Amino acid sequence: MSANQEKEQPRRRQARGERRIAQLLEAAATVFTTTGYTAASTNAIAREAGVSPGTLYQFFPNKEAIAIELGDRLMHEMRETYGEALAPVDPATPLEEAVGAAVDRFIAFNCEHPVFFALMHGPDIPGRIAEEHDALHATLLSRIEGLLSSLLPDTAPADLTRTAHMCLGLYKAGLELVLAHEAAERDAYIQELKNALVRYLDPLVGATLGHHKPRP
Amino acid sequence: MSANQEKEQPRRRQARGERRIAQLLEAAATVFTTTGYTAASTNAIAREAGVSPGTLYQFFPNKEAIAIELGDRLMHEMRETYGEALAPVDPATPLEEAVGAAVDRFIAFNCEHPVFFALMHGPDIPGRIAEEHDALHATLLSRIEGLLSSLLPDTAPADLTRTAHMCLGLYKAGLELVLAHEAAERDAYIQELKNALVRYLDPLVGATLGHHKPRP
DNA sequence: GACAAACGCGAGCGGTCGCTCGCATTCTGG
DNA sequence: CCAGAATGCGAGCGACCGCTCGCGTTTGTC
Repeated sequence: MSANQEKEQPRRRQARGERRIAQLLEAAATVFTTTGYTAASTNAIAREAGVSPGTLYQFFPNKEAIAIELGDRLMHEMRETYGEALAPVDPATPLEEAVGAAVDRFIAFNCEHPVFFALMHGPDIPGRIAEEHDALHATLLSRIEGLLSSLLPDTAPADLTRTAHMCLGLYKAGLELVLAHEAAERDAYIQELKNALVRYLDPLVGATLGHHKPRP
Repeated sequence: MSANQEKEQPRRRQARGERRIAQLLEAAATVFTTTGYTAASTNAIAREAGVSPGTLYQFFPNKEAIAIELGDRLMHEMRETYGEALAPVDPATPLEEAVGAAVDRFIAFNCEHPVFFALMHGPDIPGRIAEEHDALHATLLSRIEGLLSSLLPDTAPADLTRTAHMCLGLYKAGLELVLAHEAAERDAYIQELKNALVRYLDPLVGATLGHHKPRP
């Protein structure tokens, strides 16, 4: 067996090539968003990008790699934009504000990159992308769990995990509704999502800290 | 029963045929559940049922018809079992009880027929099934809206619709988590789903009726 | 038992899709 | 300026899928 140099061969790219890659990824995002990953054909992506199938395969070894690269770039942008957003666990900020800020940021990201939702929610997605999705999912869950554990110090870990799962599930449900509407109606759904999350969590932190506001 | 001939074909079936149909639908349910509708191949369904592809097409004109028939039977069973379940709008029953009962019934149905979730949530499903899904969706929404309007008489219709959408979305999110777990953990998620729904709705009916229980 | 209809089979047809290959064109380093 | 790498093309290959067809078997009816 010879040295395996297929791993990270420093393939020399020209500026033209980088442009093509960006163009192809953009086209792929469009096609994936409208038809989903499996139903999207590589020929359709190439057509959308205005190039031939052969050109597409000049830059991507296979269909999965397109989605992988797209996912990687989205992930990178997400980390860049919101990496520090979920980190601060200020126990002084009211729950409503903390939830509202987090929801606003993530909703904004998903609205700006609708393909993210398509890639992460497809029931048909192959191995590597599913791994990425699971990794992100796990990251988000542990982040949420961390936030919750500082709000609910005396709660069993199993309950904490379950609550985190519920929060993420509730967020996903709200996201779907938000993406399905526009303008004012969309904003109203964002508010409702915040309401649902806050009301779900409020009794927990209320019971723990004993300093929630009574109903007027 | 009268002669229930469809549009054109007074096809006479033998008992053997009816058995095959049931057998094929069961196999289809299995395959659809595990791989989703689009990824499921008719050959795989026939193999799962232990018959040849030709036999499958003796009873179904095409792949879509299999899913349609499966959907119809599920829908029928659902109406039979829960047709009257969501109807009674007893304003005297506490919100917690009403939500709990409704959730229990629908969760039970979805746990018993996991293919229902697969068929109704596939992002790849063709025309007729999507229509059925939309019809069911609309039916559930109007039912929920009806229940809500009796609880929240002085609420704008748009807000009512939005709240109904949120309830259904929250339920779907919870259902996904419930189906992903088993035994005790599943029960715990069912309880959390009920909590989320009740806490989301409680402030609304509390504000309207002014007779909610204060926190201990 | 005779006959037709319903049932059952599985090789294979037409079509699509992911992907390749041979060859032409454009860029870049020396 | 030119050798060679990078880019671009598109017909077409192999695999798979939905579905068909011809033919043999079983079943119901008289």
